[in-house]
Amino acid sequence: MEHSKRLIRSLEYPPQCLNCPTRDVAEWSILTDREMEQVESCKTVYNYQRGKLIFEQNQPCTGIFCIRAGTVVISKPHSGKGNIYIRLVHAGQTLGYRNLLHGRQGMICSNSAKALTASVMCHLDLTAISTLFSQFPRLEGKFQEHMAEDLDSMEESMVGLASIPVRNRLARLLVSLMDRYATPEEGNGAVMTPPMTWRDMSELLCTRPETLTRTLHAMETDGIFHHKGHTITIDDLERLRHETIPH
Amino acid sequence: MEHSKRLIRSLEYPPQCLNCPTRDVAEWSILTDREMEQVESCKTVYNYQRGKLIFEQNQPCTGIFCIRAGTVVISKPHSGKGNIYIRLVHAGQTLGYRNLLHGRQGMICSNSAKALTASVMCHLDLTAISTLFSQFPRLEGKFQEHMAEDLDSMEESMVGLASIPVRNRLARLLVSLMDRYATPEEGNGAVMTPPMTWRDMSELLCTRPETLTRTLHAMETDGIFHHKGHTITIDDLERLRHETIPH
DNA sequence: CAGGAAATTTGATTTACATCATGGAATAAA
DNA sequence: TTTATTCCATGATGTAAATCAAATTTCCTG
Repeated sequence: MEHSKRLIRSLEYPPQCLNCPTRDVAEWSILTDREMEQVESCKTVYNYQRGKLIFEQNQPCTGIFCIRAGTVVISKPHSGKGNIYIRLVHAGQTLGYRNLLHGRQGMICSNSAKALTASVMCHLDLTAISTLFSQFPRLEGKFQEHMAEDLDSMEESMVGLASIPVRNRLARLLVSLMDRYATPEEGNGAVMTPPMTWRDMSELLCTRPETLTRTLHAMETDGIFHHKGHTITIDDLERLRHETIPH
Repeated sequence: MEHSKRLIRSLEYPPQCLNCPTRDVAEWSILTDREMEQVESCKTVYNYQRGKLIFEQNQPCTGIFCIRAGTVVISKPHSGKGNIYIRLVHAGQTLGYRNLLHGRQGMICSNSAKALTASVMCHLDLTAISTLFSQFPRLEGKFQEHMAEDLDSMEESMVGLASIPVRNRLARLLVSLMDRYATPEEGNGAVMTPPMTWRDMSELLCTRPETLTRTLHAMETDGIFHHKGHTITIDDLERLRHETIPH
């Protein structure tokens, strides 16, 4: 993933919260620059290589993580061996906050998180984050709202998994990745290198790598896009969007 | 469903919150009897017949509902026609609260709710519930915790749907219904009449009625239980629990 | 209680996807 | 570089569950 390595090298060290992509979005945006300095002072920065576990289901929760750079997947073990990929978390987003809103006995992770690409994560430990929550109640409120949206989109993926075939689910995944990782091309086209392997994508789609390969091939034959390595070239985004719903 | 009709007839009218099965559990238990009187005074009681819609996705949200009696299913429309059943909500539980924790523009239902059996529902409108929330912040906190648990179990069903076959999913559904609706028998057995049709159950399992029939038949042949109409008789609960995981 | 609408059962058939097997390509490590 | 993993591609085959088609039963309504 030389893409990520480049990204990481280009970061200032240590990364400043005020320059973080997280700064403008969602939860942290409600804090003033001055208040962010407090966050800055109690964070720790970690690097994770591709494939490394960030936290693991049923292990004690150590706090929350903001993704400065990289892409992370949330997964759950499935009876027998292996994991099911639940959803992606992208640079600028925060993960692990749900454990804090749980009100459960201990402080146990309800799922696992793994770096899909080399990632830079800012960590706030339990005392830091609970101080922030009591100091800025709106911050906790924002995370609560985020959780409600997570639940919505969880239900959406459930509906998708239960009711539409792999080909359409793949189209949806690609569309959602485009918004974040594609560079537009002339006309209505775009080029994208998703921040993960095809195998990772197949797990996200809850299918097998072989099926993904074949589905990619079929869509390529139908002229929806074509791919070489991990890079996809789409001629007409509308065409792809059309594949989003079964017809 | 003469079961539900009997239940409803046996209720005092109007139902008193202090006698509600909800009283001891979860959210409302943090209020004192005196505080509950306030809730009592601003609630409205509605009856829903079997199959009636309680609220509908994308329609304005009118407040929250506590189920005094009956069983409700949360569903989402699926591209094309029909709905996917997402999860059950039982007597004593509260539904529709997520819309309040959302922090979205309007106040729009993120899914639909339908009465699976004749149900008695207590309704608190938006002003009532937001007054309660500001008066008793711990109440909102409790709902937040509930939402975190909903998200956990949502992820669990996702894993189940993605990784285990119908037979095991059915066993899981039956086990969870047993906890609530079965009457124990001699030895390790039990008898249960689930509060819904087999068709409803097949939708909950994200499968077709024909498949459910056949799976029931197969499990019956294997001596896990036997059924007549909507009534299931299980000889050995351990046997059923064993079917819960693929082997 | 009669008639009609749903729900349930059973059988025959199809299908999307998983599984198994194997060779080649790419990436990482030595 | 060379070697070793892991990833990707492609063919052959198996299978759980969907779909289609009816017959039968249960439930609901007038």
